[in-house]
Amino acid sequence: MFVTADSSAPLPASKKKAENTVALPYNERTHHCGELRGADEGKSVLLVGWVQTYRDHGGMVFIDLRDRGGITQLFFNPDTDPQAHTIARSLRSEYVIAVRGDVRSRGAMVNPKMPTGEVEIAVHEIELLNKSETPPFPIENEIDTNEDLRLKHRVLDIRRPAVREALMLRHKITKSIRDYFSENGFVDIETPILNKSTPEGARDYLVPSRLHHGSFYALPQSPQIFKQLLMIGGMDRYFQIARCFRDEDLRADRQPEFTQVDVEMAFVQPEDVMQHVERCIAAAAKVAIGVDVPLPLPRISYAESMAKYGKDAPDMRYDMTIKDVSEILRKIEFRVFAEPLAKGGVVRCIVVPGGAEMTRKETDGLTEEIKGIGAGGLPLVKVEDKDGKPTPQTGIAKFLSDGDVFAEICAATGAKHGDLIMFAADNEANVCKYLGWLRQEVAQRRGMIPENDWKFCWVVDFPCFGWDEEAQAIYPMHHPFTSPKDEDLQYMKVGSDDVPEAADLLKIRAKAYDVVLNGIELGGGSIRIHRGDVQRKIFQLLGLSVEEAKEKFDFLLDALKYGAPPHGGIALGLDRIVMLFGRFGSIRDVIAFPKNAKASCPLSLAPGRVAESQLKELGLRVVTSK
RNA sequence: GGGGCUGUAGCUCAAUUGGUUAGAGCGCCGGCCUGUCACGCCGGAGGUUGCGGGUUCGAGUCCCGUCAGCCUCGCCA
Repeated sequence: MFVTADSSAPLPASKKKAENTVALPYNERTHHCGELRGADEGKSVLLVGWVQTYRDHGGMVFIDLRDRGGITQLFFNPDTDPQAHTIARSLRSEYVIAVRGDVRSRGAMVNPKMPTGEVEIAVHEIELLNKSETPPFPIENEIDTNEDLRLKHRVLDIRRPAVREALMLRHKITKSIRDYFSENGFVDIETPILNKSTPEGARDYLVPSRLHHGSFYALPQSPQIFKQLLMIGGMDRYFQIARCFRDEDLRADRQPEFTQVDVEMAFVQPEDVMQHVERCIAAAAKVAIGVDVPLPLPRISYAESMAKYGKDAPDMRYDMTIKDVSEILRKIEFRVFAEPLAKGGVVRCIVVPGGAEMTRKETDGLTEEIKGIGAGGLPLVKVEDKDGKPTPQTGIAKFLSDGDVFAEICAATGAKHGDLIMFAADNEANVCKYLGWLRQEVAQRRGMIPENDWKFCWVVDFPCFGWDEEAQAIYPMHHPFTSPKDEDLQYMKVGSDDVPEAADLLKIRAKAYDVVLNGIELGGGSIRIHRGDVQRKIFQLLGLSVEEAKEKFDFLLDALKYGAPPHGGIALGLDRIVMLFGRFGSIRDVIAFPKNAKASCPLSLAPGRVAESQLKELGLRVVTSK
């Protein structure tokens, strides 16, 4: 029902109620619903919005009116404004209305729970702009509803303040980032969405070509090569808020399309990129969460991060770091430790402060879960002080009770009475994986992670290559354009066709850097290879033949011939930054229209089938369908 | 591809070992109510227990299959 004042045609009887309403110029609203205060008393205002709730007292009616800015209480008095009151009685949740009235003090009836609680609007005129069906869930912050249902009705979900604020936070952060780079000489340049597939990394999303049957574009996994071409093209400093696409399985912090803050600079060393990025992040943190991030951010080497935190994205909000006890435990005969040590592995542990109080149920639960990620079990022991001497209790205590072994362990790890020591023994990579997981899990379960703490850091000195135990071969830790450190180039035998020893290759460190917040990687970057000979050597080491490299990256190799400057950059996960700053549990919470875990859009139901004629035009035929 | 959890009214949940007509709160609809803001009071409607099959005198409950959602491992250079 859309009521206007100037309807010249006679209204049907059913609309008689509304006949007397006056059309309000809703485009001339004076305020948003969150801004009126006691000081505005006496003002005549025009508000528009949605009906949050209605409280009909038979006589007077209260309506909470909501828009993007907040909520204001409307007051309808049957004695002074009978027409408006009549309409107010018919309003329901989510009806869209415009009202004109006077701001007045609520006197003694102030509601301290709402920002606008000092005032209400005595409504004189109202226009019903649109009705609404009953929403499937209440438009409130504290709702306990399936995310699935919320996403199907995302329109209503977005009306909830929490979702609205997430999108506004995202805007603030994005704007702050754009401002920073714009003010520092970076040029915002768009790169292509329709690209050539380069099947090295993640799976590509493919787009069939109509003009070239059998050929496909790929959506970008990142603008990586194009930003390098921009540097070689002399643009010097570039940034882009770029959408990227990866056709891999999803997680709480992974979507098939996500947004990356993409940055590249020419004539720089790692420090130059890192300084700009940390200043940018600090500015965004100030705007988004009001926190002053001390700069420069701490730097930690990849090797130290793996040794102390078991992962390349350390969470430094709590201690409980990993300690190596291989040498001490080499002295005892305990098969669980001895076998891995004999094979060149390590034994490491974490000390859980006060962990002796953990119940059998708790530790059994951890044991089951750590088995789930591949560990054989979870050897543990409690520390008890007996006559001034640390004594092992329960668990693997009987294997540690000879001589001074346990005292040595406690001295080396700082374990004391009432603590619990948890061990892992395996090859180094697995021990890192198990204890890295365990450290985080125990900290979470025991409430050891302080809230309101923001621990940023840079992880640097990544190795160029990792060692794949199963394949017994090296694999690249980063994309193949990452530059090795100048002093490590010697190990690569650039300019010769010889393949260096794997042991040598594993020594090579990259000019790469990741920025981490509270144990989550916000982004990573590197100085790129600007020498054609080095780039070709890397392709060779990764097992790409000259022909393959030429086929896939010819345009990059070609560009490297024409005076490529030293250059490097970074890519930051914008969704993750907003998720962390806003304390959300999933990046779906900070994306307006996210996909679900099966990469479908619950709202539009994408992906969907297409007409046979469309397939024919593209030269495609569907062979199987599920 | 593997593992785990979940699916009952519009929403959130309950329903003894398999046993009468599947209940509650919120929401919704109708009535009453002039200072509420979780308004209150009275009354009412609302169900293919995700779907299909099986066992049984009898299935929301047990079995098999299937679909959907979430988490996770693999994967994500």
